Parts: sequence; structure tokens; C-alpha cells
Amino acid sequence: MTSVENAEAVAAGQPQAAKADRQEKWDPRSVQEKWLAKWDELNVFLASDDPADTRPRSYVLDMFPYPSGDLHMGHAEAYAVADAMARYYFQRGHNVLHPIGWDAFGLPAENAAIRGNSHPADWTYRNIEVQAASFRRYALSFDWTRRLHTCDPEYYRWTQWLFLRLYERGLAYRGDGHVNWCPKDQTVLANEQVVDGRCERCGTEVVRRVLTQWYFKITEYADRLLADMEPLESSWPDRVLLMQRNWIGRSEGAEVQFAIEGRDEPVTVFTTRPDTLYGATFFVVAADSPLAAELCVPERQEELDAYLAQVRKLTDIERQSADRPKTGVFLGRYAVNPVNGEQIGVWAADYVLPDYGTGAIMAVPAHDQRDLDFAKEFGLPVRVVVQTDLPDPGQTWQATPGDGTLVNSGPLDGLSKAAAIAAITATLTDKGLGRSAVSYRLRDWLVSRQRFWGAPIPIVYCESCGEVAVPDDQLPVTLPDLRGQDLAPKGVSPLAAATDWVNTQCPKCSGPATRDTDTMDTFVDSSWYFLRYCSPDYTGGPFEIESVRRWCPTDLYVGGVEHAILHLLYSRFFTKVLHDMGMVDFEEPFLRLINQGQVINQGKAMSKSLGNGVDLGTQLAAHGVDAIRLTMLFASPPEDDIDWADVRPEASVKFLGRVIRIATEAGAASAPGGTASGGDIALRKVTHKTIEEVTRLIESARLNVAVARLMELATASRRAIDAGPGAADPAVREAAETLAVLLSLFAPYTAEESWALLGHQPSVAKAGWPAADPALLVEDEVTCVIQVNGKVRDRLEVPPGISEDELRERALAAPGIARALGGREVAKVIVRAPKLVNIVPVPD
RNA sequence: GGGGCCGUAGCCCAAUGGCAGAGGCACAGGAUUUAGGUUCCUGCCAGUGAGGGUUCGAAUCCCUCCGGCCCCA
Repeated sequence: MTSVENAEAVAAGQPQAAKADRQEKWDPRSVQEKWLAKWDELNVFLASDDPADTRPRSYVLDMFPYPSGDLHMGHAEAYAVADAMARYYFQRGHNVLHPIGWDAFGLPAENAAIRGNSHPADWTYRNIEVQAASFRRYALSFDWTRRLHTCDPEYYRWTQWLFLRLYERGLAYRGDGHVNWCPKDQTVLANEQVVDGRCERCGTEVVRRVLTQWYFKITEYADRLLADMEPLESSWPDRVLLMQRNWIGRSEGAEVQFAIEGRDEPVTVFTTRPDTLYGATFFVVAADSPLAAELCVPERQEELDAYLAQVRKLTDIERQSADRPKTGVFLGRYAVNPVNGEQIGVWAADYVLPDYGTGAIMAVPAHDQRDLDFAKEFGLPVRVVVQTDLPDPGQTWQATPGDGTLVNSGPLDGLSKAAAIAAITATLTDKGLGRSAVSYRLRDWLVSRQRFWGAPIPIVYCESCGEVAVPDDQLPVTLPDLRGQDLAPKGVSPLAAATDWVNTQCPKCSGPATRDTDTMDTFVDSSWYFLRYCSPDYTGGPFEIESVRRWCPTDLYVGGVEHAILHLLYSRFFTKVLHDMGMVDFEEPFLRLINQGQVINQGKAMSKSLGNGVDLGTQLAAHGVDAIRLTMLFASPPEDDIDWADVRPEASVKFLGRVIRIATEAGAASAPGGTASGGDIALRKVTHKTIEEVTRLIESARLNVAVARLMELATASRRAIDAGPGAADPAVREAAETLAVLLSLFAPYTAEESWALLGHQPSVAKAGWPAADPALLVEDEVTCVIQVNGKVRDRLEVPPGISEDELRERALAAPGIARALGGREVAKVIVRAPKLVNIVPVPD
């Protein structure tokens, strides 16, 4: 029997049913619909943009979802974490911005449209509605009035506008390059979207293609992206900072110019080890670089072509794999070592990549394992120039990359590695043959995509004017109405087939022109959405500057670690560009970052192929929203994975039932509004200690421990009712009310119901955060541990304010201590009043 | 190969150099009960992956090894 039926039974005059209250499991699901309707009416979580609103502002943000079907277990955890934090700030009286929107452009919608012969928008907006309804039921404290979708023309108008601002500043450019191409998705990918040589979306192995594409010049911001991580050190997870640092991959070294026999211009190489310049015994260019084609002598052309055919079949990962035998072709030419005039052979090989550095390297086999492997394969000389205490690499085939003393290096002989780097760099600079240089692993961000469901790139190509930006007043460049098979991948963007759309007028000369047929990477859409939430309906720009000034940067950002590089790096880049444009007054968008863990099952990520998926809807139906939220938060610290096989939502249901019963009994026994000051002091102390600790725990996002503290408060309340002063004691009411308010962060329905049972008007969200009374936090007596040599030998009950001297005296006189000392003389006494004394006897 | 994070009870997790245990699950027992369900109460279990070091005192700091995860090659 549910409590709803109980209530009906009572109304029908069957009092025996009411008595069954303690015996029947309370079903927390029974109150969900009631409070949802009430909350819609009250609508308390609106962020106020009134400049006169003096409440402190907090901006709590969840990474917005992609609308692929309904919400899943992972969403349930992430959004529960952010919601608890947002509700906390709200209860503390902050003016909280906690918005929601959808990252609504993207490939799955397009694929669904091809399959279903429909428009991607149909699928997208349908799924958004499903998710929105689920979010509402999941009781998230969103300000729904700020909802946005990146596929709305009112949104992507400003994505295009931002593209044009980057274009004006030279930060968006069209360039040729070796790009990553996903054969399945039929589009190019950014480097960040290639994981282990595969498309991060569909897992297909990517291939290299040479194409002309649009790029954002994120490399220009490499140094700032690196340096500005320092202030985030304590508020972002270490591993995210580390991953970003690795991704940017700054390395210091030098550029060195090698003259090439028969070529006018020298070729520049980047090396982190200019000190080993005298050890360069050959020169390698990427086999598939233009340089290789150019430098190859005619007699070797055939050999190079055959080699190239092989190389083109390989992925980048295979090319760089250390355990693969080295391959290459001698190009029949020689490069000249600028420091000793030595002629060294120029080789084409696949272990050098065409788009890293300059696509050419000086090979120092003695001190670089890859070069050594190559030298071994082709019988090239190995010359040690840094003497280490390791055996000769020419004998062992183990390169010695470490520090040592320079030898065989002319003027550098005798120097250490560091000194040699400084000396050789200075020499090269003087002679105009090189300079110190910094190289980054980070590449420019490739933003063109040959797909339909994205923001069109707002550029047209005119026969007479060339590349022309679409003027701001002609934005947005909206998508043509393509659907079904029109969208099937054909290697060029589906937009190219919409000739009416493609053919347009040049904005400059009004002559015939064609539109760029690619759309932007959807990571462009999500690089600025957090700014749009501040003024989602603003029509004068992507955001209202004043509004962003009030809310941003985001105080807390919650999302998965899978965005550690991509989305976070891009958003940081956009923020810096907007800062340089004078549109925002900060340089980092997210002050604090929490990466929630994954929800897994039986030790493995949930997946269709493993058949271990757990459906969120089923869980919610079985246990109720509150129990699932509570289970997510209580299972482990937010950043740890939760194995659903290890948790019992039933336990949460049980706890929520305890809370409801306490509220029921306290609510029936006393009225709201009284003072707790005459109440049971022991319970009051527990209550106030709980307030103090939970506050501290929430601040540091240790939500699992906070929940445990609430369970203790519930237990203490139950004892007070059953075996203490009884339900009518004001301390019981105080405890029950505190429990309801604190619990409202985690289990909003149960908290609201409790609040009502205690005789209060909704909403509990407006109750305000309780303050701990310092007087109730002091303990009368503290148990002091007396140790001998660090082992506990006795305990004393002492007043918390006891002096060190008195405590020392009492400790030495304690009966267990004399026994433990066994007559030994005391050498030292460490006193940490009032909790611990450690007595160190003179050693035997 | 380089770098980073993590190993606490049968399980999930607490303990920010000071009593190894807060909370939950599971298990066992008691009370209530028509009930093996519900509720309430009680109990049970490890010496912190292994070894060494620093310290009056180490789960916590340092070193080595083992195991797991992540990032970069």
C-alpha cells in the first residue's frame, strides 16, 4: 500500500491504516507530481539581472547535453552534482545563475535524418523536448527562461558573427594541409578529435588527406593558454591541467638552417637538442612532404613514389610506433651541417611527420632512439657527441638521451648539455644560421566540416573579389532545407548540392559568387555558450557585455573529463580572443572545475555490445528521483566512478523514508515558528555540528560525506523521538527542519514534503541556509588520548580549554601510564591539548 | 618508454601528521508484527597492497617494489 492510499484510507475513516504508517514503506515517488506542479507555479530559481540586486552572484554551470535520445545514468550523476551546488548557493541567499541549453548541432541528427528521410531539426528538437521533460522531473534548479539551442538561427547567427571577428583579426584563415579525414563520417576532423588514430566519434581509422580548410589560429595563444593555467592550479583537477599542458606541448630548443646542395634557400629544422648538432649524421624529411618531392633526384623518383604509396596506407600512430622497423628512401642529395660544413645524406622517411615542426629533422642517432633505429637499418654512421656514463650507442643500439660532457664537437667540447645548448644557440644566432626557438605540439584548430547540420561558414567566393566575408547585417547565413538522402555523405558537404543556396551575390561587387559549403565544427558552438546564457535573448551581439560582466567568469563548471582537452581548451581560447577584443574583462572562463566520474556497471563502461547498460528511466521509475539522486551523490566522491553494481538505491529509499517519518512525527507534535533554545541540548549539539560540517563539506564538493552527516542527524533525531525527550521537544523540530533544508540540495521532493509536514509553506528552497550556533559547537568534555611511544595507553575526560601544563600533569598521573612506563624515566612529553598527549620514555 | 593519479573491513567509502572508522551495503541477532516483509535497536569484520625511511607519532610525507587507472609517446 502506498502512502497515497493510506491518506485516502484515513479520509475514508479507517484509522487502522494510519497506524500502519511506520510499518509500510513510504514511497517517495508518490509526491513527485504534486511538487512538480507546485514548483512550476512558484518558479523560484530565476536568476535576477537587476543591477540593484545586491545578493552575491554565483554562476553554476553544467556542460550542456547533446540531445541524443533521453538522459542516461551519466547525466543523472553530473547534473545531481551541479544541482546540489547550485541549490546550496541559492539557500545561502546568492543570486544564482544555473542555466540549461542544448549542444544541438551534430552528426547523429544528420544520420537519423538520412535514415528516416527527414530533417535533422525534427530529430533534434524532438529529443530536446524529451530531455527537457526529464530534466524537469529530475528536479534540477534551472532557470528555464535562459534555455538555448545552438542550432537555433538566433544562436548560430552569433557563432557566425564570432567567426567573422576571428577572420578580421587574422585568427581564422584558409589553408592547405594534411588533414585527418574520417572515411565513415566523410568529413575532416580536428587533431583533438583523433584518438589513437581513430575518429573519436565513430572509431573509424582516420586517413590523411591534403585539403584546403578553415583554421582558427589557436597556436597564437599557446603561451597564454599555458601560462594562465597557473591560477587554476587549486581549483581545477590536476589531471586536466596536466592534459592541457601535454596537449599544448611546449618545448624549447633552436631552429637551425641547413643548406641543401643545389637549393637556393636553406631548410630550417627545429630541434630540442642543438647541443648535439655535431652529432648529426644524416637529415630526414617527411616522405609525404612537398620538400621530399622537391629534393628527390630524378634517378630516385621511382623509388620514392613506391615508398610513398606504402606510407599513405599508414596511420599516424603506425608511423610513429617505436617497435615498427624504420623505413625510408635516400633522396640522392646532401645537406650541409652549418657548424662543421659536413655533408650529410638527405633521406625521406615516414617517422617524420609532414606537419610537425618544419617536416624535416637533423638526425642524431647517438642520442635519439628513433634516429638510431634508422641508422641501424640503413648502416648510417653513429657519432657520440655527449659522453654519458652509458655504453656506446653504436655498440648497444641504445641511444643515450641524457646529460653528459660534450665531445667531438669542436668549441663545445667539455661543456655540459645546458651550457652547450646556450653556446651553440648563441653561435648560430651570431652567424645568422639559427636562433633559439619554442615549438608547440598544439596545431591550429581545423574548423571546417563537410557536413550539413552545423553553422555555415559565413564566407563567399567571388570571381573578382576572391574570399569575401558575409556582412554582419546579412547574418545568419541560414541552412537550406535539405533532408533525407540530400544529406547522404558524398565526400563534399551536402550543402554543395543546394545550388540555389550556393550561388549568391558578392556582398562587395554584387557579381556572381558562391558560398563556402562547409559548416563549422560543433565545438565552435560550445566555445561561447556559457556567455550567451547571461543574456540569451540579446539581439545586439552574441551577449550583452554588461550582463557578462555581472555573471562571468563561471564560478563552478561541472562536466566529464572527456572534455579535458577539446571543449575546455577551445573555450579558453575563445575567452582570450574576446578579452583581446575588449568584450569580456577576464581571461579564463571557468574559475572552478569539477569532473564527475562515470557511472559504470560491473567494472566496465556501460555499452550496448556488453549488454550491461542500466536505463535511467527504469531506475527512476523503480526508486524515485530523490533516491537516484541521493544514490549518485552518496556512492563516492563526485570525481570517482560509480559502479552501479556496488550501490543499492533501496538504501536511499529507506533513508528518505526515515526523514519523512521524522518530519511527520515532529510536525504532528509541534508547530513551526518556536525557538529551539529550551530543547534537548544533546540533539541541538548534533544539529549544529551537522550544519557546520555539511557547510564545510559542500564548499569543498565532498557531497558523499555531507550525505553521511545527514544520515547521522536523522539517526540522532530518531533516538531523541523514541528514547529521548520525545517528538514534541523543540530540539526535535529544529533537527527535523535542519534535515529538510540540508537535504533539499540532494533530494528536493523529500525535502519539500518534509517541510510541508513540518507545517511550512513551500518552497523549502527558500528556507535559507541554517547558521550553526557557535555556542552549541563547543563540547563540555573531550576525550584525551594518552600515548606512550605513540601507542594509546589511557584516556582522560578533560575540559576542552585545559592548559597544556595541567594536561601534561594529569596525563603523567594517569593509571594506565604508570603501568606502561614500568618505571622508565620520561624523556619527553608532547602535548596537543586537549586531544592528545604522547609520552616518550628514555630508551632502555 | 616518459609523466601523473590511486590501492583502508566481504563491498562502496570516512579519517587534510595525532585513538584506523563517520556513513551505507551485505551478514548475524533482538524488539514490534499475522509475516522470513516493514520499522526500531544491537552486533560483526581490517591494522591501511609489500618493504624500507623521516618523525615523539605515518593510511597521510620520502624512497623501492607490486597491482589498477589515465595522459603523452
